[in-house]
Amino acid sequence: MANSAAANGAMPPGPPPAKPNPYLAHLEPEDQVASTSSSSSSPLNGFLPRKVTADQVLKAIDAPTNPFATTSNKSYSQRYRDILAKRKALPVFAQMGDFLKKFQESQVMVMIGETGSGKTTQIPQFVAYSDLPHLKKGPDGAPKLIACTQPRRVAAMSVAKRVAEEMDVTLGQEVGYTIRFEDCTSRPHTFLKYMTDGMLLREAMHDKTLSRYSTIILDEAHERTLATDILLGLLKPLCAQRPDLKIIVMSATLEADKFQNYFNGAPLLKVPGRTFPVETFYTPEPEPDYLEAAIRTVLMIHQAEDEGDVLLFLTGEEEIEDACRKIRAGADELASTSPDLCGPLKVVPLYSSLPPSQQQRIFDSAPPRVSPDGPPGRKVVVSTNIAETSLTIDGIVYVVDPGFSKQKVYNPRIRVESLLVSPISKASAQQRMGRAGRTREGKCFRLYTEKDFVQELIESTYPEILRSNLANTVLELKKLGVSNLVRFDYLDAPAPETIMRALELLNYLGAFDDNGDLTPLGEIMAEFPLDPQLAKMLIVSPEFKCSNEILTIAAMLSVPNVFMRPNAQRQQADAAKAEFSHPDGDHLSLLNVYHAYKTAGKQDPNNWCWQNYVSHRALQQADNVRSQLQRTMERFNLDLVSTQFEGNERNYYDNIRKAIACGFFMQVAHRSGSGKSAQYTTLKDNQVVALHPSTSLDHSPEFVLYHEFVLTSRNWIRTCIEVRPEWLLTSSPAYFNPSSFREGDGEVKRIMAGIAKKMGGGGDPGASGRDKKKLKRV
DNA sequence: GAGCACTGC
Repeated sequence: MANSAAANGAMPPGPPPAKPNPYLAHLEPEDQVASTSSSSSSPLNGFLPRKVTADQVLKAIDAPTNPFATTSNKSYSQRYRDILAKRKALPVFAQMGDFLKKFQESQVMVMIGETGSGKTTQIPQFVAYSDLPHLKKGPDGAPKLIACTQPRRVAAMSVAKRVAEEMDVTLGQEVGYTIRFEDCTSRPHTFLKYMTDGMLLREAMHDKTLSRYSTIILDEAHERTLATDILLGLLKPLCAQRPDLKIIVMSATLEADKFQNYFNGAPLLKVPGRTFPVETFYTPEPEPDYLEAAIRTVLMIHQAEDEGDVLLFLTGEEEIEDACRKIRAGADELASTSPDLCGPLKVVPLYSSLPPSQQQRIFDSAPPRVSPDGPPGRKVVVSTNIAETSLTIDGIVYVVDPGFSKQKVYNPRIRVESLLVSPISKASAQQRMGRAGRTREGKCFRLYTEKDFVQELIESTYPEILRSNLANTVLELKKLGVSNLVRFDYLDAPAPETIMRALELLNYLGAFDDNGDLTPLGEIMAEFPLDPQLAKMLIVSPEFKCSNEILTIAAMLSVPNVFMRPNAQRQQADAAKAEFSHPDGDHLSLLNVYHAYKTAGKQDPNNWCWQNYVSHRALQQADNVRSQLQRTMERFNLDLVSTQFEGNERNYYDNIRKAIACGFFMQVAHRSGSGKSAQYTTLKDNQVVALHPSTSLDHSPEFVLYHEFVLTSRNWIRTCIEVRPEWLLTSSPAYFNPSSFREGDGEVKRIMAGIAKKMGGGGDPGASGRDKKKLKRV
């Protein structure tokens, strides 16, 4: 049947191809039939997979019936036609022919398009017409899929919704999305799927050739998230293995040639954007105090510039709240001294930890004029980087850019990630500037000199892979079957020391053997959406009869801080927090909060959270994470158990702390001195640290296990519990082997040696039991 | 006695 279909006129007009089409060679026979056989009046009549022309597509989109509808109405709706008119006006639409040609001619292509080009919504649809994934069969017999990855969940959801509308199909059927906690797709109907990049990476763990996909589109690749970078490295060798797979890398303008070179000269398609011009101003001299300069600039705009809202970029919550107060004060003064010049000013802060209801305020309209002929009101949004990519505010005409943001940096020497206020990149500055030109012509005030912009700012922000602790990534890569982590073809290779640090940690945790291969424990650890330390403590927790509790603690440690502390009510908030405090440490306090939320707070969670100064949002997230982790536990037959509590509280809590120690024995500090002169030094790394003031520990224990090392005004250790050295020793005899200590660790070394002698080799469950030899270079 | 840029699994 297949052959007859090709023979009976399905070929497009023109001479037949001289050589066999390599893209058709692999296809199931019915693929070529389906495009013509099901109905001779199908709009896809005559379409040959990946040989489709723009003329054919343009005809099909104007046809009366929807060739992609399997569960939805087959006749196009009026709404489809309304939206279609707008789609046709998008810059990318004019280049459909170019696109289809390049898509057909090469396995990998790079697309660059500015904001407003329509690439995210249109390109996957163009691919659908050319690829005809719904007519191919994947390994499971269901149709193949086109994947389009996004760095953020909201984007995946909202774009999928939009495209489902554009294609006149039901969201979750033919077109869907997959993000953590929500799979809005349905086999066998879904053939176009938007998803987070991290989600595709997870899928690759179980299907290393990504066999379900016919085309993979990596959108927003210029953002260089960890997941995108790893996906790039996986897809590159996969090309040879799967000649039928097509890859499209979509990016903003910068670094297109980097992607092209990476894929051995992949062709490039450039799509113009559709934004308004933005005039840029620089300061003639460097500003000594960017915060002061920023506030001054905002107030000057308010006095001197035409109607239009302002967006000011600052680095963090505290700075933003401070600036908001000062701008309000300045505006009040202006309004009273020159009411004929300055209208009312509404100042709105924006950062991610703000509750959604307050985030919504950025979409409020500017305040009205005080009198009909008075000066217009204006809105000022003072925001972190969240307004650079994640959130778009329409109506912004003026952008004030001091040129800084908080950026994550990783120091592999002391294994610490920290946030550092750093100069932004040129790409970032351009992105900020663009925020002024979304609705009409705008202005961008850069609070640095043009010379600094040209000479000092780096081209683009360093990719995340160069700024992160890679313990998780290295575990994932191994699980993905990458045997040699150093030779992996990274777009930007991380520092060897960072990889060594990750390997070292994973080896001590028992995830890797001494050959650097994944152990059975490591295989399971990789399945958990958690840092390796958390995964390890969860996996060993049944042996300590506390997996129910560790599930809660792991979930609580995976969500933002649940304790709220509004500036005006610090004392009440601290008092509320004290009710949950456990004297042995913060992990146990977190357990208390969650338990109280699920029991006392069950009736009226909103109100209960409010009364207790805890974040309902964070607790709901913790609940979500906990269920997901529980499902993973069940999948691996890890028992969900608790230690008897009544009359046995000591053991109940000790077991929990022992399990935590099995994951976090490398994050322990030892006290020297006592009373007021007590201070802590981290084991092995010998960093001087202090207990974070937020801790619920009511004393200064000799050994403290910490979850986080926070580098701010001092070296703080945050979220701490007391541990006993014998637990540490049993959780990793190798790590605490006396010979592994350095000079200057005399006291800790002596303690550990003493305990080792006393215990004479036996140990608690959960200890890896391996003696660590030399860590092999991988 | 202080802080949490932003994502993602």
